[in-house]
Amino acid sequence: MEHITNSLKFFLNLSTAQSKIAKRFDSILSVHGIGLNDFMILFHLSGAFDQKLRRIDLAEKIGLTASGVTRMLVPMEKVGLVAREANERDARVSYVKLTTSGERVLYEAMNSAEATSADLYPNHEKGSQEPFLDVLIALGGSIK
Amino acid sequence: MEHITNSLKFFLNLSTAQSKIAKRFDSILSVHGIGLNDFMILFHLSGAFDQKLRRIDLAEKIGLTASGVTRMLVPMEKVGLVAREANERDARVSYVKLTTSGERVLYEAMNSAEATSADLYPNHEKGSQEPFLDVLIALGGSIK
DNA sequence: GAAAAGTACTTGATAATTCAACTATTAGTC
DNA sequence: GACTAATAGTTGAATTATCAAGTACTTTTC
Repeated sequence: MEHITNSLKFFLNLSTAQSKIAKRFDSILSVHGIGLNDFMILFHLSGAFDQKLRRIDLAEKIGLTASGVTRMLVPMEKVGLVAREANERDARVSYVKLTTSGERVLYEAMNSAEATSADLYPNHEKGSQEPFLDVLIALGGSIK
Repeated sequence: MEHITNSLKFFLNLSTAQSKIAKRFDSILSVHGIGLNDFMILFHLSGAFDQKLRRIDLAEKIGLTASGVTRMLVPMEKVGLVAREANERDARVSYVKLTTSGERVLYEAMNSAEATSADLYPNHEKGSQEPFLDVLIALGGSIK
C-alpha cells in the first residue's frame, strides 16, 4: 500500500462515497421522475431571484459543464419542470425558469431527499456537520 | 429557498464538489494515460493481498457496478496495466491482478495525485482531516 | 467604430456508466 | 444428490456526460 497522505485518502474516499450516495438518491428520487442532478437544478432555481438562473450559473452550481446542462434541460423542459426565458439585455443568455409544476415536484421530492439524507448521514450530533460544510464549500459546493 | 437540513446540504455540496474534484484529477492524471477511476483500481490492487482482487470487490471499493468495472478493465488489460487470473476454487471469479507495468504507472501517477490533493485540500492543519475520513468511510469509502 | 477578444450556449462525436437480462458456477436445503 | 437460491461476471441497449468545435452575441481596445 505504501505511503498515502490523508488528503489523498480524503479525495479517494470522497469519490467512492459520492458514487454510492448518488445511486441511493437517484433510486429514491426516481419515484418522482427525476435524478439527483435534476433535483439540484430545481433546488437551485427555487432559491434564485425570480426563480431563474442562467445555464452557465446552473452548471457551476451543480458541477457540470455547460454542455451537460444544455442536455439535461431538454427533457426537463419537455416535461414542463422548467421553461426557457430570454434575457432582454443580453441575447446570448437564456434563463432557465422554475415552473409551477417544477416547484410542486421539487416540494414532493424534497421530502424524499430529506429522508434519504437523514438516513445516510452517519453522525447526528447537533452541529457536527458544520465544519464539513465549510470544507465542501471550499471544494466547490455552493449551498450555505 | 425554504427549509433544508444540514445533512441534505452536506450531500448536495458533496455531489457538486466531487464533480469538480474528479475533473481536476482526471485532467492531471491524463498525463499518465489514466483517469481517476483507473487510478483507484491500481491503488486498491497495490494494497491487496497478492496484488489481486475480484472484480466485484473492486466494484465495491470504487463505488461502481460490476458492469462498470468489467467495462473499465477491458482497455486496462489491453494496455497491460492489469491481467486476468482465474481462481482455482471457484470458476465464477476471475481476479484482476496488478502487473509490473501497472505498478510503475501507479507509482508515477501517485506523485501527480498527491500533488493535486495537497493543492486542492483547503485546510492543512495537522490532523484536521481525520474526522472527515471517518465520515467518508461511514458513507462507503474504504481507505483507512 | 471596426477589429479582436471574450462570453453564453449548442451540437456532433465519443466516452463512461447504468440497468436489466443472461450465462455459468457454487452453495444451501430437504 | 437433485432442486432452489445465491453469487460472479458479461453483454445489449440506453442514459449521462464530456470535449472540441461552431454560432451568435457583447465587451474591450485602439
